This record gives sequence, C-alpha cells and structure tokens, in this order.
Amino acid sequence: MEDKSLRSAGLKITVPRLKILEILERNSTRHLSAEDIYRILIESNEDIGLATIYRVLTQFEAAGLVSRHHFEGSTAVFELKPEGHHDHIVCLECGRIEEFADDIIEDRQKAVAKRLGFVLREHSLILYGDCAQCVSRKQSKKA
Amino acid sequence: MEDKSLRSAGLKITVPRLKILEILERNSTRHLSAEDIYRILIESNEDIGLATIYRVLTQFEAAGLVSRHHFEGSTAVFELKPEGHHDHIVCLECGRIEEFADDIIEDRQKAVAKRLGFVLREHSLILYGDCAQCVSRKQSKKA
DNA sequence: CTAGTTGCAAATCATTTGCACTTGC
DNA sequence: GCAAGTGCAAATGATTTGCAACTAG
Repeated sequence: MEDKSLRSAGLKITVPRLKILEILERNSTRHLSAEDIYRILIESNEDIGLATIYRVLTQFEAAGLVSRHHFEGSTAVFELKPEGHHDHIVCLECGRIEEFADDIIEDRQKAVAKRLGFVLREHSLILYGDCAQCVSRKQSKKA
Repeated sequence: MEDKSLRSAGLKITVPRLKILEILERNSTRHLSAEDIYRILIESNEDIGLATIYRVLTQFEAAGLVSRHHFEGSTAVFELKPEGHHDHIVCLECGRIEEFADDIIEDRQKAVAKRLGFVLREHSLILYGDCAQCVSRKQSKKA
C-alpha cells in the first residue's frame, strides 16, 4: 500500500521508511516532530537512529509526501501531506492544532502577490490563539 | 528619543540597547538577524557581544518593541514593530522581502478562528514566490 | 550602593554530516 | 554485487546560560 508512494518518489523500500510512513499515517491527526517519531519507534523496539529519521523526513518532504511546519517553538513538526491544501490554527495554551482552508484568503493572497509583482509559489499561514477548552478553563479559574 | 521606548519597557538605558535600537531604526526597511546586527556593531567599532544582542532582542520582543520572524532558513530576523500590522512576502530567489496588509485576509482570519472556537491572539502569514526582477532575470536566461 | 547588564566562554538544542557497515533489488 | 541506505558519533549553527566584572540610577 504505502510501497507505492515510496516507489513513485523514487525511494527504495526500506524498513525505516515504511515504519516512519506508518507512524505518520497512524497519527494523521497530530503533527509529529522528529523526536516524537523517534520515541514511538523506540517504544516499538525498532532500532532506528534519529539521524535516519531526519534524513527520511527530508526526503519525504522533497518527494512531496509530507510537509514540514515551524509553529511556535524551535522544533519542526511533520504531517502527511493531505489532498487539499490547508492552513493551521494553534492553541497557545495547550498546543492543540486545528486545520482549516479558506478560499477567500487564498484568493486574496494571489491578488496581493500579483499586486507586488511576485509569482506566488507557496505560503505559510498560522493563526495563534486560545481554543474553546482553554478559554473556558481560564474563565472558571477566574470565577 | 529612543530613551522613551526603553523606559516605558522598564529597561535601563544602556549603550548596547541604544545602539541596537539605533541600528534597527536605521535599517527599518530591512529585516536583520542577530548576526547582521553583530556585524554592523563590529564595523562601528562597538564592543558588544552576540549574546547581548540576543538578550536585548528578546527583551525588546517581550516589550513589544520588535517582532521576530522565521522566514525560510534557520535564522530569525527582527524588525522594529511598525505602527500598523503587516505581513510579508519573501522572494525565494533573492531573499527580497516586501510588506503588505490586507483587511479582507485579516477579517477572514478572525472569522475562521471564531468558527473553530478559538480566540485569535496573533498570526503569521508569509507568502513565498519570485519577485518581478528574478522572474525577468530567469526569463532572459531562458531566451 | 546594588540590582540590572554585559562579555566571554561553555553549554544546549535541533539538525546535519562523515564514514564504515548493511541491505534492497 | 553494488549503489543506496543506515547507525553512530562527531560536527554544525543558532541561540542560551553561568558567572565574574561593570554600570545606571
């Protein structure tokens, strides 16, 4: 199944690559850092080095299989590249991440780029705030 | 003049802080990294350590005087926080950075956050592309 | 005076790389 | 078999921190 994506990316099918793909699929709702993946592999008794994880993730990114994000903080997180494009909103309190897509924003971005004489290649849009749960938690603390 | 901003930020007025503020003002059209500032200081025969620059920039950021951006690449860049909010478009070829503001995008961001139950605190929007100059340079190379 | 600042060197953190050793095909 | 891939340890680059010396108020 995932062999295909590897093959079409011109990558040999190896244990580390399959395992990492599998972990990304199993956690498709979360955004994992290289360390996260490393820990999961260790727990599964897989003997795969951190360096390999970084190498594989970078290859996956180049192959268009995953995307890399730099949210608040110093570490990068990865997710399987979804069908449609989407952006992210991150809760500054609990770290929860939601995805969204907004055509109007996308259109305006193109318009803005054009106005400034740029050919738009890609973009990064990240909203930061407090999610509903954290807001109500704060509220009750105040009361 | 710049004494005020330091005072109101609760920071003592010191040579390193004044010099760094001055450099940021003098380069208000550019986005400088800590190293950039360090180099400029060296050239001005100022004896200020890199560590101090990082400390001062972090304090300035906390005080709301400057904003820190993570564009492509591994180093952070800083700019004096401008009056009005704006976002950035970065040329992937030459690194040129332009600023822009778009009310429609801002409004949609708020709407999206609300729909997802978030209270929006801030956001980061960066467009990446090729600027007019680089596009035409590429064009002529092809011809 | 004395708490806040600084410079320097050493420490940290995430990520990358060199290299001898596997492994997929 | 051989190029591609991997593990480990050491290297890197950006940023941070410990600490003794310094300076603004």
